[in-house]
Amino acid sequence: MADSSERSPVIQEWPGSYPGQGLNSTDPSMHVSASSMAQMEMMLGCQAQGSVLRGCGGEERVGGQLAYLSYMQPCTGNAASSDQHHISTQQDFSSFLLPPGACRLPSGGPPGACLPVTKRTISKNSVEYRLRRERNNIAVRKSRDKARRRILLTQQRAVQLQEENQRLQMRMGQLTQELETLRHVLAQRHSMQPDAGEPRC
Amino acid sequence: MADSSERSPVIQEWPGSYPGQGLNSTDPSMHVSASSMAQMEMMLGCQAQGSVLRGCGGEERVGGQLAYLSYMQPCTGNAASSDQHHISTQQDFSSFLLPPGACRLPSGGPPGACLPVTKRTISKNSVEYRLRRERNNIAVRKSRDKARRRILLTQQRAVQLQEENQRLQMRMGQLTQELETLRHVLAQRHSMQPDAGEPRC
DNA sequence: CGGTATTGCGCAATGG
DNA sequence: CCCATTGCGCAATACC
Repeated sequence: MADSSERSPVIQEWPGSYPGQGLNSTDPSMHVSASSMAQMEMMLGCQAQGSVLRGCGGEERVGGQLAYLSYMQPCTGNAASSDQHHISTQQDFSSFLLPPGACRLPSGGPPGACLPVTKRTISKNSVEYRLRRERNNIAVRKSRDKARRRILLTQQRAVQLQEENQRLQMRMGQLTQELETLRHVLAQRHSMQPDAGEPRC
Repeated sequence: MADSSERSPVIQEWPGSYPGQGLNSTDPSMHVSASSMAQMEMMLGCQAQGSVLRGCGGEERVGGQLAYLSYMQPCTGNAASSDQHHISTQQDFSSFLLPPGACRLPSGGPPGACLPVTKRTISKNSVEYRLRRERNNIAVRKSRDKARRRILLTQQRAVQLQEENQRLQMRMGQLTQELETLRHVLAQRHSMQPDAGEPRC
Protein backbone atom coordinates (compact mmCIF):
# COMPACT_ATOMS: atom_id res chain seq x y z
CA MET A 1 0.00 0.00 0.00
CA ALA A 2 1.86 2.81 0.58
CA ASP A 3 3.84 4.17 -1.99
CA SER A 4 4.76 7.53 -1.45
CA SER A 5 5.88 9.15 -4.35
CA GLU A 6 5.08 12.58 -4.73
CA ARG A 7 7.78 13.84 -2.65
CA SER A 8 10.32 14.99 -5.05
CA PRO A 9 12.82 17.12 -3.42
CA VAL A 10 15.70 16.56 -5.60
CA ILE A 11 14.23 14.41 -8.11
CA GLN A 12 12.19 15.84 -10.78
CA GLU A 13 9.92 14.32 -13.18
CA TRP A 14 9.75 14.01 -16.77
CA PRO A 15 7.16 15.95 -18.53
CA GLY A 16 5.41 13.45 -20.55
CA SER A 17 5.26 10.28 -18.91
CA TYR A 18 1.86 9.70 -17.69
CA PRO A 19 -1.43 11.39 -18.05
CA GLY A 20 -1.91 13.56 -15.18
CA GLN A 21 0.91 14.94 -13.53
CA GLY A 22 1.92 17.78 -12.10
CA LEU A 23 4.26 18.39 -9.79
CA ASN A 24 4.72 17.70 -6.62
CA SER A 25 5.60 18.93 -3.77
CA THR A 26 7.52 18.74 -0.82
CA ASP A 27 7.59 19.81 2.47
CA PRO A 28 10.18 21.45 4.20
CA SER A 29 10.03 21.27 7.81
CA MET A 30 12.80 23.11 9.21
CA HIS A 31 13.87 21.18 12.13
CA VAL A 32 15.29 24.01 13.83
CA SER A 33 17.28 22.83 16.64
CA ALA A 34 16.28 19.57 17.99
CA SER A 35 16.85 18.70 21.42
CA SER A 36 20.29 17.64 22.03
CA MET A 37 20.01 16.20 25.35
CA ALA A 38 23.29 14.71 25.83
CA GLN A 39 23.22 12.43 28.70
CA MET A 40 25.25 9.64 30.03
CA GLU A 41 26.83 7.31 27.70
CA MET A 42 25.10 5.66 24.88
CA MET A 43 23.09 8.48 23.61
CA LEU A 44 21.82 6.33 20.86
CA GLY A 45 18.92 8.52 20.25
CA CYS A 46 20.78 11.07 18.34
CA GLN A 47 17.91 12.76 16.85
CA ALA A 48 19.10 16.21 16.83
CA GLN A 49 20.47 16.44 13.42
CA GLY A 50 17.71 15.49 11.06
CA SER A 51 17.37 17.07 7.77
CA VAL A 52 17.78 20.64 7.16
CA LEU A 53 14.65 22.27 6.25
CA ARG A 54 11.50 20.50 5.77
CA GLY A 55 7.89 21.14 6.39
CA CYS A 56 6.88 24.22 4.87
CA GLY A 57 4.62 25.56 7.46
CA GLY A 58 7.32 25.27 9.82
CA GLU A 59 7.41 22.80 12.64
CA GLU A 60 7.39 25.06 15.49
CA ARG A 61 8.65 23.39 18.51
CA VAL A 62 7.55 26.37 20.40
CA GLY A 63 9.88 27.35 23.09
CA GLY A 64 11.45 24.23 24.26
CA GLN A 65 8.32 22.28 24.76
CA LEU A 66 6.57 20.11 22.37
CA ALA A 67 4.03 21.54 20.13
CA TYR A 68 3.32 18.87 17.68
CA LEU A 69 1.07 21.25 15.98
CA SER A 70 2.60 23.28 13.31
CA TYR A 71 4.11 21.95 10.16
CA MET A 72 0.78 22.88 8.79
CA GLN A 73 -0.28 22.69 5.26
CA PRO A 74 2.21 22.96 2.58
CA CYS A 75 2.76 26.42 1.45
CA THR A 76 1.69 25.66 -2.00
CA GLY A 77 -1.76 25.09 -3.19
CA ASN A 78 -1.08 21.44 -2.96
CA ALA A 79 -3.46 18.76 -3.95
CA ALA A 80 -3.63 18.89 -7.65
CA SER A 81 -0.33 17.32 -8.04
CA SER A 82 -0.13 13.78 -9.03
CA ASP A 83 -2.36 11.27 -10.31
CA GLN A 84 -4.53 9.73 -7.89
CA HIS A 85 -3.91 9.53 -4.33
CA HIS A 86 -2.84 11.86 -1.82
CA ILE A 87 -2.87 15.45 -1.80
CA SER A 88 0.14 15.28 0.16
CA THR A 89 1.30 17.85 2.37
CA GLN A 90 4.69 18.34 1.35
CA GLN A 91 6.03 19.84 -1.62
CA ASP A 92 9.07 20.26 -3.53
CA PHE A 93 11.17 22.85 -1.99
CA SER A 94 14.24 21.35 -3.31
CA SER A 95 14.93 24.08 -5.69
CA PHE A 96 15.14 26.39 -2.77
CA LEU A 97 17.42 24.15 -0.94
CA LEU A 98 19.70 23.12 -3.65
CA PRO A 99 22.78 25.05 -4.33
CA PRO A 100 22.49 27.61 -7.02
CA GLY A 101 22.59 26.17 -10.44
CA ALA A 102 21.09 22.99 -9.34
CA CYS A 103 17.71 23.49 -10.84
CA ARG A 104 17.70 21.78 -14.11
CA LEU A 105 15.08 19.64 -15.67
CA PRO A 106 16.10 16.19 -16.55
CA SER A 107 15.26 16.71 -20.10
CA GLY A 108 18.27 16.31 -22.18
CA GLY A 109 21.61 16.51 -20.46
CA PRO A 110 24.05 13.73 -20.85
CA PRO A 111 23.41 11.31 -18.07
CA GLY A 112 26.91 11.08 -16.92
CA ALA A 113 28.51 14.47 -16.80
CA CYS A 114 25.96 16.93 -15.57
CA LEU A 115 26.46 19.98 -13.52
CA PRO A 116 28.40 19.75 -10.32
CA VAL A 117 25.81 20.61 -7.80
CA THR A 118 22.83 18.87 -9.14
CA LYS A 119 23.22 15.32 -8.34
CA ARG A 120 22.26 14.42 -11.77
CA THR A 121 18.59 14.81 -11.97
CA ILE A 122 17.25 11.42 -11.52
CA SER A 123 13.99 10.47 -13.01
CA LYS A 124 11.56 8.80 -10.79
CA ASN A 125 10.68 6.54 -13.59
CA SER A 126 14.15 5.39 -14.24
CA VAL A 127 15.14 1.89 -13.48
CA GLU A 128 18.12 3.24 -11.66
CA TYR A 129 15.93 5.26 -9.38
CA ARG A 130 13.81 2.26 -8.58
CA LEU A 131 16.86 0.21 -7.85
CA ARG A 132 18.18 2.82 -5.51
CA ARG A 133 14.89 3.08 -3.75
CA GLU A 134 14.54 -0.62 -3.43
CA ARG A 135 18.01 -0.96 -2.00
CA ASN A 136 17.37 1.84 0.41
CA ASN A 137 14.10 0.31 1.47
CA ILE A 138 15.90 -2.88 2.23
CA ALA A 139 18.53 -1.02 4.18
CA VAL A 140 15.87 0.82 6.08
CA ARG A 141 14.06 -2.34 7.02
CA LYS A 142 17.30 -3.89 8.11
CA SER A 143 18.28 -0.87 10.12
CA ARG A 144 14.94 -0.71 11.85
CA ASP A 145 15.02 -4.36 12.65
CA LYS A 146 18.39 -3.84 14.19
CA ALA A 147 17.17 -0.88 16.18
CA ARG A 148 14.22 -2.88 17.43
CA ARG A 149 16.47 -5.68 18.52
CA ARG A 150 18.80 -3.26 20.22
CA ILE A 151 15.99 -1.67 22.15
CA LEU A 152 14.65 -5.00 23.16
CA LEU A 153 18.04 -6.10 24.37
CA THR A 154 18.45 -2.94 26.37
CA GLN A 155 15.10 -3.51 28.02
CA GLN A 156 15.97 -7.06 28.84
CA ARG A 157 19.34 -6.01 30.13
CA ALA A 158 17.69 -3.47 32.39
CA VAL A 159 15.36 -6.09 33.76
CA GLN A 160 18.20 -8.52 34.39
CA LEU A 161 20.30 -5.88 36.05
CA GLN A 162 17.42 -4.96 38.25
CA GLU A 163 17.00 -8.56 39.29
CA GLU A 164 20.65 -9.03 39.93
CA ASN A 165 20.62 -5.86 41.89
CA GLN A 166 17.99 -7.19 44.18
CA ARG A 167 19.90 -10.40 44.65
CA LEU A 168 23.03 -8.50 45.53
CA GLN A 169 21.18 -6.27 47.88
CA MET A 170 19.75 -9.27 49.64
CA ARG A 171 23.08 -11.02 49.88
CA MET A 172 24.58 -7.84 51.22
CA GLY A 173 21.99 -7.78 53.92
CA GLN A 174 22.87 -11.30 54.92
CA LEU A 175 26.57 -10.62 54.99
CA THR A 176 26.08 -7.49 57.01
CA GLN A 177 23.97 -9.37 59.49
CA GLU A 178 26.52 -12.13 59.77
CA LEU A 179 29.29 -9.63 60.31
CA GLU A 180 27.29 -7.98 62.99
CA THR A 181 26.85 -11.27 64.76
CA LEU A 182 30.50 -12.17 64.56
CA ARG A 183 31.49 -8.81 65.86
CA HIS A 184 29.18 -9.27 68.77
CA VAL A 185 30.67 -12.61 69.57
CA LEU A 186 34.14 -11.21 69.38
CA ALA A 187 33.28 -8.31 71.59
CA GLN A 188 31.76 -10.58 74.10
CA ARG A 189 34.81 -12.81 74.21
CA HIS A 190 37.00 -9.82 74.42
CA SER A 191 35.25 -8.65 77.53
CA MET A 192 35.37 -12.14 78.96
CA GLN A 193 39.07 -12.70 78.39
CA PRO A 194 40.79 -9.39 78.44
CA ASP A 195 44.07 -11.21 78.82
CA ALA A 196 44.02 -12.51 75.29
CA GLY A 197 43.64 -9.13 73.74
CA GLU A 198 45.26 -8.78 70.35
CA PRO A 199 45.63 -5.56 68.42
CA ARG A 200 43.03 -6.74 66.00
CA CYS A 201 41.48 -3.37 65.90
CA MET B 1 9.69 17.06 1.05
CA ALA B 2 8.01 14.18 1.25
CA ASP B 3 4.66 13.77 0.54
CA SER B 4 3.75 10.46 -0.05
CA SER B 5 0.77 10.23 -1.84
CA GLU B 6 0.48 7.77 -4.36
CA ARG B 7 -0.09 5.10 -2.04
CA SER B 8 -3.66 4.46 -2.36
CA PRO B 9 -4.34 1.38 -0.68
CA VAL B 10 -7.59 2.20 0.57
CA ILE B 11 -8.28 5.55 -0.59
CA GLN B 12 -9.16 6.28 -4.11
CA GLU B 13 -9.81 9.42 -5.84
CA TRP B 14 -12.73 11.19 -7.21
CA PRO B 15 -13.00 11.70 -10.79
CA GLY B 16 -13.64 15.31 -10.79
CA SER B 17 -12.16 17.34 -8.15
CA TYR B 18 -8.92 18.52 -9.24
CA PRO B 19 -7.21 17.92 -12.41
CA GLY B 20 -6.12 14.63 -11.51
CA GLN B 21 -7.98 13.00 -8.89
CA GLY B 22 -9.87 10.22 -7.99
CA LEU B 23 -11.63 9.08 -5.22
CA ASN B 24 -11.33 7.27 -2.37
CA SER B 25 -12.53 4.86 -0.46
CA THR B 26 -12.68 2.92 2.41
CA ASP B 27 -11.02 0.84 4.72
CA PRO B 28 -12.20 -1.94 6.57
CA SER B 29 -10.06 -2.56 9.36
CA MET B 30 -10.27 -6.09 10.27
CA HIS B 31 -8.59 -6.14 13.51
CA VAL B 32 -7.48 -9.58 13.39
CA SER B 33 -6.09 -10.44 16.64
CA ALA B 34 -3.61 -8.10 17.92
CA SER B 35 -0.82 -9.34 19.74
CA SER B 36 -0.43 -9.37 23.26
CA MET B 37 3.11 -10.20 23.79
CA ALA B 38 3.41 -9.99 27.34
CA GLN B 39 6.90 -9.90 28.52
CA MET B 40 8.33 -8.64 31.65
CA GLU B 41 7.50 -5.19 32.28
CA MET B 42 7.86 -2.54 29.72
CA MET B 43 7.81 -4.51 26.59
CA LEU B 44 7.33 -1.44 24.69
CA GLY B 45 8.88 -2.75 21.61
CA CYS B 46 6.08 -4.78 20.36
CA GLN B 47 6.92 -5.30 16.84
CA ALA B 48 5.65 -8.66 16.06
CA GLN B 49 2.19 -7.87 15.08
CA GLY B 50 2.28 -5.33 12.39
CA SER B 51 -0.38 -5.16 9.87
CA VAL B 52 -2.01 -8.01 8.29
CA LEU B 53 -1.02 -8.18 4.77
CA ARG B 54 0.61 -5.47 3.08
CA GLY B 55 2.96 -5.07 0.29
CA CYS B 56 1.77 -6.74 -2.66
CA GLY B 57 4.68 -8.68 -3.72
CA GLY B 58 4.54 -10.23 -0.47
CA GLU B 59 6.87 -9.37 2.27
CA GLU B 60 8.48 -12.64 2.65
CA ARG B 61 10.31 -12.90 5.84
CA VAL B 62 11.66 -16.15 4.70
CA GLY B 63 11.79 -18.74 7.35
CA GLY B 64 12.40 -16.94 10.52
CA GLN B 65 15.42 -15.08 9.44
CA LEU B 66 15.66 -11.74 7.93
CA ALA B 67 15.47 -11.38 4.29
CA TYR B 68 15.02 -7.77 3.71
CA LEU B 69 14.79 -8.54 0.14
CA SER B 70 11.42 -9.46 -1.01
CA TYR B 71 8.50 -7.11 -0.99
CA MET B 72 9.58 -6.65 -4.53
CA GLN B 73 7.77 -4.75 -7.10
CA PRO B 74 4.12 -4.45 -6.89
CA CYS B 75 2.28 -7.27 -8.46
CA THR B 76 0.65 -5.07 -10.93
CA GLY B 77 2.25 -3.68 -13.92
CA ASN B 78 3.04 -0.82 -11.70
CA ALA B 79 4.22 2.49 -12.73
CA ALA B 80 1.57 3.38 -15.16
CA SER B 81 -0.97 3.82 -12.52
CA SER B 82 -0.58 7.21 -11.22
CA ASP B 83 0.63 10.29 -12.56
CA GLN B 84 4.14 11.09 -12.21
CA HIS B 85 6.27 10.09 -9.53
CA HIS B 86 7.04 6.91 -8.17
CA ILE B 87 6.34 3.73 -9.51
CA SER B 88 5.79 2.81 -6.09
CA THR B 89 6.08 -0.52 -4.80
CA GLN B 90 3.02 -1.01 -3.03
CA GLN B 91 -0.37 -1.11 -4.24
CA ASP B 92 -3.84 -1.38 -3.34
CA PHE B 93 -4.61 -4.82 -2.22
CA SER B 94 -7.37 -3.65 -0.09
CA SER B 95 -9.99 -5.18 -2.23
CA PHE B 96 -8.48 -8.52 -1.53
CA LEU B 97 -8.43 -7.87 2.09
CA LEU B 98 -11.74 -6.34 2.50
CA PRO B 99 -14.62 -8.37 3.68
CA PRO B 100 -16.85 -9.60 0.98
CA GLY B 101 -19.12 -6.97 -0.30
CA ALA B 102 -16.71 -4.29 0.51
CA CYS B 103 -15.46 -3.78 -2.97
CA ARG B 104 -17.49 -1.05 -4.40
CA LEU B 105 -16.41 1.75 -6.49
CA PRO B 106 -17.11 5.11 -5.09
CA SER B 107 -19.19 5.88 -8.04
CA GLY B 108 -22.63 6.57 -6.86
CA GLY B 109 -23.57 5.48 -3.40
CA PRO B 110 -25.02 7.93 -1.02
CA PRO B 111 -22.26 9.49 0.92
CA GLY B 112 -23.72 9.01 4.28
CA ALA B 113 -25.24 5.61 4.46
CA CYS B 114 -22.97 3.38 2.50
CA LEU B 115 -22.33 -0.20 3.06
CA PRO B 116 -21.16 -1.27 6.43
CA VAL B 117 -17.66 -2.08 5.58
CA THR B 118 -16.76 0.89 3.53
CA LYS B 119 -16.11 3.68 5.92
CA ARG B 120 -17.60 6.26 3.77
CA THR B 121 -15.38 6.90 0.87
CA ILE B 122 -13.11 9.60 1.89
CA SER B 123 -11.67 11.86 -0.69
CA LYS B 124 -8.10 12.73 -0.47
CA ASN B 125 -8.99 16.18 -1.44
CA SER B 126 -11.55 16.64 1.22
CA VAL B 127 -10.90 18.99 4.01
CA GLU B 128 -11.92 16.29 6.36
CA TYR B 129 -9.26 13.99 5.03
CA ARG B 130 -6.62 16.64 5.44
CA LEU B 131 -7.74 17.33 8.95
CA ARG B 132 -7.56 13.68 9.80
CA ARG B 133 -4.13 13.38 8.31
CA GLU B 134 -2.88 16.43 10.06
CA ARG B 135 -4.16 15.23 13.37
CA ASN B 136 -2.62 11.85 12.82
CA ASN B 137 0.67 13.39 11.85
CA ILE B 138 0.68 15.30 15.08
CA ALA B 139 -0.15 12.17 16.99
CA VAL B 140 2.61 10.33 15.22
CA ARG B 141 5.19 12.95 16.04
CA LYS B 142 4.06 12.96 19.61
CA SER B 143 4.14 9.21 19.86
CA ARG B 144 7.60 8.99 18.37
CA ASP B 145 8.87 11.64 20.68
CA LYS B 146 7.52 9.67 23.54
CA ALA B 147 9.10 6.49 22.26
CA ARG B 148 12.44 8.23 21.90
CA ARG B 149 12.25 9.49 25.44
CA ARG B 150 11.25 6.09 26.68
CA ILE B 151 14.14 4.42 24.97
CA LEU B 152 16.52 6.99 26.30
CA LEU B 153 15.25 6.50 29.81
CA THR B 154 15.62 2.77 29.53
CA GLN B 155 19.18 3.17 28.37
CA GLN B 156 19.98 5.51 31.21
CA ARG B 157 18.33 3.18 33.66
CA ALA B 158 20.44 0.32 32.38
CA VAL B 159 23.56 2.36 32.80
CA GLN B 160 22.65 3.39 36.32
CA LEU B 161 21.77 -0.14 37.27
CA GLN B 162 25.06 -1.35 35.92
CA GLU B 163 26.92 1.21 37.96
CA GLU B 164 25.00 0.40 41.06
CA ASN B 165 25.66 -3.23 40.42
CA GLN B 166 29.35 -2.64 40.39
CA ARG B 167 29.18 -0.69 43.59
CA LEU B 168 27.24 -3.46 45.25
CA GLN B 169 29.61 -6.06 43.97
CA MET B 170 32.52 -4.15 45.37
CA ARG B 171 30.88 -3.63 48.72
CA MET B 172 30.05 -7.30 48.80
CA GLY B 173 33.68 -8.10 48.26
CA GLN B 174 34.66 -5.92 51.19
CA LEU B 175 32.09 -7.44 53.47
CA THR B 176 33.09 -10.93 52.50
CA GLN B 177 36.69 -10.15 53.19
CA GLU B 178 35.87 -8.66 56.52
CA LEU B 179 33.81 -11.65 57.47
CA GLU B 180 36.63 -13.91 56.49
CA THR B 181 38.99 -12.00 58.73
CA LEU B 182 36.68 -12.09 61.67
CA ARG B 183 36.12 -15.75 61.22
CA HIS B 184 39.84 -16.27 61.24
CA VAL B 185 40.25 -14.34 64.40
CA LEU B 186 37.50 -16.26 66.05
CA ALA B 187 38.93 -19.59 64.98
CA GLN B 188 42.30 -18.60 66.30
CA ARG B 189 40.92 -17.59 69.64
CA HIS B 190 38.89 -20.71 69.75
CA SER B 191 42.00 -22.84 69.39
CA MET B 192 43.83 -20.71 71.92
CA GLN B 193 41.18 -20.82 74.60
CA PRO B 194 39.21 -24.01 74.18
CA ASP B 195 37.76 -23.49 77.60
CA ALA B 196 35.72 -20.55 76.53
CA GLY B 197 33.99 -22.35 73.71
CA GLU B 198 30.39 -21.29 73.15
CA PRO B 199 27.86 -22.89 70.88
CA ARG B 200 28.08 -19.98 68.64
CA CYS B 201 27.12 -21.85 65.59
C1' DC C 1 -18.96 5.40 16.48
C1' DG C 2 -15.39 8.92 17.19
C1' DG C 3 -11.02 10.02 18.49
C1' DT C 4 -5.96 9.42 19.65
C1' DA C 5 -1.85 6.16 19.98
C1' DT C 6 1.14 2.78 17.74
C1' DT C 7 3.33 0.67 14.19
C1' DG C 8 5.24 -0.80 9.60
C1' DC C 9 6.38 1.20 5.41
C1' DG C 10 8.53 3.95 1.74
C1' DC C 11 10.81 8.35 0.68
C1' DA C 12 14.45 11.60 0.91
C1' DA C 13 18.27 13.73 3.35
C1' DT C 14 22.30 12.86 5.36
C1' DG C 15 26.19 10.55 7.62
C1' DG C 16 29.98 7.34 7.18
C1' DC D 1 29.29 5.06 -5.13
C1' DC D 2 27.48 2.21 -1.35
C1' DC D 3 24.95 1.26 2.82
C1' DA D 4 23.20 2.96 7.51
C1' DT D 5 20.38 6.24 10.06
C1' DT D 6 16.92 9.26 10.74
C1' DG D 7 12.75 12.42 10.39
C1' DC D 8 8.62 12.51 8.04
C1' DG D 9 3.94 11.51 6.24
C1' DC D 10 0.68 7.78 5.14
C1' DA D 11 -2.35 4.05 6.16
C1' DA D 12 -3.70 0.22 9.02
C1' DT D 13 -4.50 -0.92 13.35
C1' DA D 14 -4.70 -0.86 18.28
C1' DC D 15 -6.72 1.27 22.05
C1' DC D 16 -10.11 4.05 24.49
